[in-house]
Amino acid sequence: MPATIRDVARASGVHISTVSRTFSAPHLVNPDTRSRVLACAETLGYRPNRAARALITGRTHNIGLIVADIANPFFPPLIKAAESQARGRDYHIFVADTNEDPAVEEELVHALAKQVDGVLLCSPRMSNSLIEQLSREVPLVVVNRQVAGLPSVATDNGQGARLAVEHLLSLGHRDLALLAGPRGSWTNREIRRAAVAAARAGGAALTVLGPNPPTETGGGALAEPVRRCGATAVLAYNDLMAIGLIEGLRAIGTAVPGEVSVVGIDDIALSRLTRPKLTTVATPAAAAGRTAVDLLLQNGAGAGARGGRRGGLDDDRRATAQVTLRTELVIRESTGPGPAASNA
Amino acid sequence: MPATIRDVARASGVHISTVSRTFSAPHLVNPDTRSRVLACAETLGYRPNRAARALITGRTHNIGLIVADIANPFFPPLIKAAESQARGRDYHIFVADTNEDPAVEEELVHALAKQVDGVLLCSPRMSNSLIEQLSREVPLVVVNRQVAGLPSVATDNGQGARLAVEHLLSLGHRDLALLAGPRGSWTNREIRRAAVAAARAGGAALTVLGPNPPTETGGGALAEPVRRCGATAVLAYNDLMAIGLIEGLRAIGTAVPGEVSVVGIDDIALSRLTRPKLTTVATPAAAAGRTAVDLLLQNGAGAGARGGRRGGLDDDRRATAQVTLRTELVIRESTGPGPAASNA
DNA sequence: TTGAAAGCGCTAACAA
DNA sequence: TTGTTAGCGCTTTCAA
Repeated sequence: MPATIRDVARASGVHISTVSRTFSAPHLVNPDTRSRVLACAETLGYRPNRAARALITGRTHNIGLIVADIANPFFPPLIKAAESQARGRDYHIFVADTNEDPAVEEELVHALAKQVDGVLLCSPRMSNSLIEQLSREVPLVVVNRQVAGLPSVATDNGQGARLAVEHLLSLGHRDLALLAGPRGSWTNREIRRAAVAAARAGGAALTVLGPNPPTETGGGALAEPVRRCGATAVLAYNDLMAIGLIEGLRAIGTAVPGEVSVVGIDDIALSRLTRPKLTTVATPAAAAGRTAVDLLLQNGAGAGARGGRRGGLDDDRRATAQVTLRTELVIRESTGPGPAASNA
Repeated sequence: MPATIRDVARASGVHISTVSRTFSAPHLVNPDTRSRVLACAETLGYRPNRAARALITGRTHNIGLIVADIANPFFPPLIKAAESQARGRDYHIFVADTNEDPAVEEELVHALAKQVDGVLLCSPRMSNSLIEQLSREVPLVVVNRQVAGLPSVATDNGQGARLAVEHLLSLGHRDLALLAGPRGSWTNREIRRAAVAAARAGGAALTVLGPNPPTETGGGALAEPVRRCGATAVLAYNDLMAIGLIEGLRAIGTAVPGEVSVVGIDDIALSRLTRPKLTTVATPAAAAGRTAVDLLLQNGAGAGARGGRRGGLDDDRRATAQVTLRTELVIRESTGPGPAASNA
């Protein structure tokens, strides 16, 4: 049976409130008393019960992190970074996986709301209005999406898509295809808009294929459509789809980058390990995870209030930083000269 | 400000204890009253505060999950499965990453202990005695390791290693190398023992290289040593190392499987996507995650007790199932005939 | 079937 | 600097 504050109080001959202070406001207690209490606590293996503490302070020191799919290699580095950042600030992270299901997303926010000081909503598929509504229940930071009035951090995949298309154009490609991602993905819209604009600016044609599941299988299924549409270069919603596409292309005897160039987005570890190595847009996932945690904590998620509302600021004054993280083109082996290469 | 049990009681004109019963023991309350309370709760958006509940019941409905490295692709499917299984049983999962550091492991168990009903310790690097000691603080299920007296679930990587070596022998290889994993890894010892035994039984030589970090880089660094030791076939501690080794081998102009055959362990998604596709031993990570959760919950982690000790059973009677999950050889492209192929 | 009361482990006024 | 007291939101005897 774990030691409680009372056990420590008894052992060190002080009142429980003194023990409490020793841990939550050490400067308010006499150094001698403090060290005695600390010694007893040590002996008894006492650690304050955070849940009990949370009941009063309103701060659980927990953060919820909701992702569409833990197994999608884009997320683990983000989760890892968030977890590490949180731990450095004495917070723990609840991780939950929605299986790309918006209904599960909503349910999880509700379920987590009371146990956490805030939730990091990664690549949510919900509607904006639902997200706004949920944000009244618990402080939210949205990752890889922007919602008016809410703090967010997003990698600039639109800018990345532009980089990718410009790279393709400079290689002499004039017939491009875009493998769209899942419906409801904000990032997907950003990529699409930027890719279309960049293609038009370069005088190239761009066919949009999709929406598709953001997986290797999703990409693989598009090999035929890609050939049919006559594109010589393809930008995929993410690396997984790009890699799936390359596989699919190989299966139908199409050489990459010989006949078709392929660019992904994310720069997951995997993209360095396939043949050909994937040309891709590196998105700073770890930085996004760290930033999201910081944003949440800055926004007063940790403020608490005795019987008061969550968060430290009024709704109006609550900071709603919308951080955008730059991306970077990483040229590897999956892109090569296009038909108009001599123009380049 | 979220609604509390008192708000609901006031709105529905009953005592808070009736509201409490409506949620925790519905059969004890009059159907009419129950539906009225439920309706009010719905309107107010009331949800019981689990932390407050845990204070009394001793059951937090949370589970801790500690892994060495979230970014290691072996873990996400395990985490995902555990999370899903837990959610189905109305539990949430805290995920924490130790960065392969035993000291962090210990600290995390302490930190999580009060907030969870049990901890899933995945591939721990701690000593057995420390694990046993920690298990007195909070119910533990050990994953991919066996500790006397503690429930555990492990994929049978020893059996897998035997399968792999036998496969290599049958291909005519007589000079084998084993890329060992990290120091402190129980799995590593199992693999080593089984590989050594299988090689000896087959009359083949086996050189053990390591210990090494269980990463792509760790494997890549071993390309030279592998060539120097004259092995024509290599078994790696995990797929990541196998893939790194293949990369490294390619960099020094060695063909796989032409000159050297390589087998991994785990069958991570990646192993299907590299060139050549990796021959490997599939370990049922998702099943391990699910089983670990079940084991924890069965062992009375969820039992709680008013003022009593954690867990539902006495120490003596506490079930200590040691589940072992069979593995399976998946032959792909990274293994081929060895010098003694004609003998096979 | 419901209400009253005690209390889980802890913090936060307030008083001494 | 320390102790006293009230109470966070909830469950659980016990009595009605």
